[in-house]
Amino acid sequence: MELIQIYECLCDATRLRLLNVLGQGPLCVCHFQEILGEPQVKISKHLAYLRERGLVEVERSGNWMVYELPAKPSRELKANLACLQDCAAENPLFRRDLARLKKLAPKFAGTSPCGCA
Amino acid sequence: MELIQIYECLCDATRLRLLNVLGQGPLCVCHFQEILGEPQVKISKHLAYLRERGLVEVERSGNWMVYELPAKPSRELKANLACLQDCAAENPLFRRDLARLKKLAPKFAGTSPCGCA
DNA sequence: GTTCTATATACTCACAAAGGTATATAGAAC
DNA sequence: GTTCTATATACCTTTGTGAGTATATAGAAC
Repeated sequence: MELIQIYECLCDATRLRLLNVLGQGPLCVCHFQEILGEPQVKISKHLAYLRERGLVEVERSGNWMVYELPAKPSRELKANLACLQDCAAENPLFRRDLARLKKLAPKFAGTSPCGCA
Repeated sequence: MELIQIYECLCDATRLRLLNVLGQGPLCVCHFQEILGEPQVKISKHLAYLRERGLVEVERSGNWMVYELPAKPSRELKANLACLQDCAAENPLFRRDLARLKKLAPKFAGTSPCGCA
């Protein structure tokens, strides 16, 4: 049942934060590091976990690995990501991550090719 | 973060099935057993897991323990249960459980006090 | 009181997950 | 080629989870 794999991905705070930020657009690992304030290995492993279960897709761009939400999400995934967005909008931690993303966006634009907006 | 606890509950097939069936109304353990076709201890432990995290509530009625969804679910819980309902509607296993519930309802009505509809 | 019924809990085992440290890899720059 | 940078992976430890077997508990029936 694919639903389970989705929920497995959603039951960790770090992964929820990654997905929340990804809702704004593609991003590379080092930018996740800055936004979440978590070590590289932790970010990287959780992204691998999400990738193995089809919650994110990756593309290499030079040295950078650019992660994004699936281009064609399943019905279940779409529903759950929408639900997460909805819940995240009221949550301080999630909001703080998005605020940081917004603040760092100009800096990112100059230092990487992933077009972080 | 309460969201995490919700997702922890949702990342197991048995618990998803329990919650799906509970969407139709309160039910006691032995009826879950019949509907899911799983052993008592398994049902009972997963219900305890759900209860500890506030996803279900219990009330004793004689020998029976009647479980139901929270009377006043949080915003997050409400959103996620709705999402689950939505996804479950398209899933064969979930549909089968609901079909069994419907089929067994008359029998339940005669043998227990939980008013399983 | 004893017995029965419905349910919960304790205990075990196997396994997955999360975090940290150290190291490997792939591509870019030189 | 060497070096640097970004990212991934291996390994280890701790903790949590799921399932099963056996046993305990609480109330009902007698």
